Amino acid sequence: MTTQRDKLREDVKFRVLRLLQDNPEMSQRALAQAVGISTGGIHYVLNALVEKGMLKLGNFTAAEDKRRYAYVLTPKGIAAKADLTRRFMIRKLAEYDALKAEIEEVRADLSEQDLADIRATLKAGN
Amino acid sequence: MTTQRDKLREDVKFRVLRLLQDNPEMSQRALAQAVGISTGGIHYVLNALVEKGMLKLGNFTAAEDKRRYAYVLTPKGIAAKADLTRRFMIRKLAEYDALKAEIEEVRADLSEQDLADIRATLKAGN
DNA sequence: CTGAAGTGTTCACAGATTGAACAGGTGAAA
DNA sequence: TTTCACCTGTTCAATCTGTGAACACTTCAG
Repeated sequence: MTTQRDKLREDVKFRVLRLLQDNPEMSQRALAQAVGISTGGIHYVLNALVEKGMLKLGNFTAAEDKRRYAYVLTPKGIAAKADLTRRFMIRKLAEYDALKAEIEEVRADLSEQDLADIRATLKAGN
Repeated sequence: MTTQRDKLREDVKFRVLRLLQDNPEMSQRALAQAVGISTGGIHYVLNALVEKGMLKLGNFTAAEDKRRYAYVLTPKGIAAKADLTRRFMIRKLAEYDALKAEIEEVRADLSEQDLADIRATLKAGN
């Protein structure tokens, strides 16, 4: 089942595209952290997106900083993101239902006291 | 962030313990499939649980089948499972909220038509 | 008695993932 | 100007991880 990994990869691509559409001047490291992967990893993903023609490297505006790029979505990238959005939605809604069902199922194994403790824990910070 | 992986590992342990408590005579392959990992992987997990004293290998009842084991939870295993249940619940409730929030956020990017299509897709089988 | 099928177990391998290190740009301070 | 700490994107060796084919063994139907 490489399916699981593929899902995570697709999530990453979607989130990257989404983040960049709203803020094309994010640094690779900021993206990496936001998405939850390493610097090497984000670089790999960005390169892939550029080679597929979904992103193009614009020049960074502020002070003409020659180190950085602005990663702007191409029309193709915008279309791909729209498609990924639909697929993401479908996947997440399914996950949502599954999660809901599993929570309900496991809840039966917990005492009232446990549940009260858990609610208290969640009220506080993690 | 190895945290993400650790979560998955803990989910696996919890689900294995949960499955075995209800049905100690499941085969490794059945467990593997139910939990979504490979045969090698499940064997590794079971060994770890046995070495930590949470499972003990009983003898399989039906026809005295010498190939198979029954994986029965020790008292320690039962306690560990109870603890994992609470932690699982906390984690999943947090995931549930996060997922809900993300879905709500992404929903704004989709048209009514898209949403209708998605609902139709979900009504059918994937 | 034979052979197919099911069991737990092993392990070499492929692929993914990391994060330290690098070359270079920037900007403030000396 | 020169220096230097800090920030870019980029690379890649090393590490981690999960996989699934293969193995020895047991069972049981034909």
